[in-house]
Amino acid sequence: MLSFTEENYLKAIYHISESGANDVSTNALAEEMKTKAASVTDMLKKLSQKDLVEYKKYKGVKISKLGEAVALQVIRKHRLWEVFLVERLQFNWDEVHDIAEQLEHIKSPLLIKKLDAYLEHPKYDPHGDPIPDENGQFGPISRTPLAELQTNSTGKFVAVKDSSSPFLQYLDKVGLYIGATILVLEIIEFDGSREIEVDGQNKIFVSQQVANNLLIH
Amino acid sequence: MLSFTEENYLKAIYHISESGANDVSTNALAEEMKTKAASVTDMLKKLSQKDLVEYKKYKGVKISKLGEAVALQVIRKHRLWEVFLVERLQFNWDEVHDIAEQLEHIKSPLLIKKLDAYLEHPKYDPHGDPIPDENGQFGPISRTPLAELQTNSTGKFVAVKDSSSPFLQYLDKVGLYIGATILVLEIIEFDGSREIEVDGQNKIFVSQQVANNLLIH
DNA sequence: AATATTTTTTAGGTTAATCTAAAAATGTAT
DNA sequence: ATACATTTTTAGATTAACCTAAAAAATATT
Ligand SMILES: [Mn+2]
Ligand SMILES: [Mn+2]
Ligand SMILES: [Mn+2]
Ligand SMILES: [Mn+2]
Repeated sequence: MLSFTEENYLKAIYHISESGANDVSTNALAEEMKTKAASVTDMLKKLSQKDLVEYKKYKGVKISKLGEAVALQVIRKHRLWEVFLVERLQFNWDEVHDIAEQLEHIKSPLLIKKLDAYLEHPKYDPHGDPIPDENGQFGPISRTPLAELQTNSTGKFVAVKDSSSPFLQYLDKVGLYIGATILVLEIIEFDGSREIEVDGQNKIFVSQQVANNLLIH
Repeated sequence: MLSFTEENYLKAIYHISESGANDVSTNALAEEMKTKAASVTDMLKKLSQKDLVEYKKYKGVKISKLGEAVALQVIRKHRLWEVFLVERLQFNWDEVHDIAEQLEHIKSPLLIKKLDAYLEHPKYDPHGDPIPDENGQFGPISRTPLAELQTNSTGKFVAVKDSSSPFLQYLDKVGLYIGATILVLEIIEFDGSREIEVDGQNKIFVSQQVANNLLIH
């Protein structure tokens, strides 16, 4: 039985290698886990011992097949609980992450099976992230930042890259929600900001930074 | 912020003093917590330090007002989650306790508020135990073991005293469920077993031990 | 290639929760 | 009241997860 901490390390290693490098550095992990490099080294030895990661001193770490399976189950639980919180308990999408961080560690395969059925086997969480199935699989995800869309082209807003509360609250305020159709009206060269049209209705301005964090299909 | 362990100790102290003695002994707690007396002594010093219990060396321990409030919130969460698991996720009543033991430690007052509303403010859990409200209050509970009912008298089955899986599964098998009306047809003096009629329909025999663990109103 | 900088590991400590074994206090029985 | 038994506490270790400071390895810069 893995501890909460071990599960969180595996999730962190998975997420870091997902978005970039093949070998995850001790420092990158320390930052992600909000802990010190020395503590990370200790934990990597333990995870390596349990065959959850492949670790060579000074060479960084790579998640193993076994470790990845664990990470994907934890991610599955996290995202299913987020769906539950938003769809059933009427939480706003900016309020659910921290609670899901706790719920993702509840150990009961039957609970997750039943929760999944109760939610009618959702494929995406409230932030547009895919929910792995019981076997840790999910379909190919094709999404690009709005920033890559050219003037006069259209896309469907499918996910957020940053899912911090302030960003999500900003999206609420300007009326951007997952599923919305976005048309790029104009790109300001000076600062990379854009004027966009949402659902063929209201026109809004978004900064370059916002455009980078809206994922479109 | 209290640890899971601290919360579990408080719940154990509350439950032991609820069903009996005023001062809870170190050994009673050790048994309930499945740990050793020496560990209990350590923890009692810590809880006392935090004003969650009143502890005098060799004199046993008593929960404080503050500790009781914590215990009642944990119990509230445990029972609300049990309702959720049975009513919404279709768990059987014998499967939910261990999962609720984990869920009861999730920290989010808003989550419990919303869960309570979602479940429509249930007053009792699937085993007939009362659910404390946000302030830790619950109405007076009047219930007696079926064993105290006399021949030819009737009662409504409202709760189980033992909520172990084997007992609950036995009740399922013989068709006894919370809410059923029970009429005592005959008490066998020899072994205290009884013939009872459930909902004016099927007649069954139950042992003395079963009669002690069915609570009636 | 030698030196400086950065990254990572090791060494040694801390805290929470547990344990065993021994000592101290309390309770019971002649 | 004294001896015996039981309960409880203390003493000293252990494990997981963290820390700081120092040493070692890897990387970058002259
Ligand atoms: Mn999340
Ligand atoms: Mn999410
Ligand atoms: Mn329970
Ligand atoms: Mn219950």
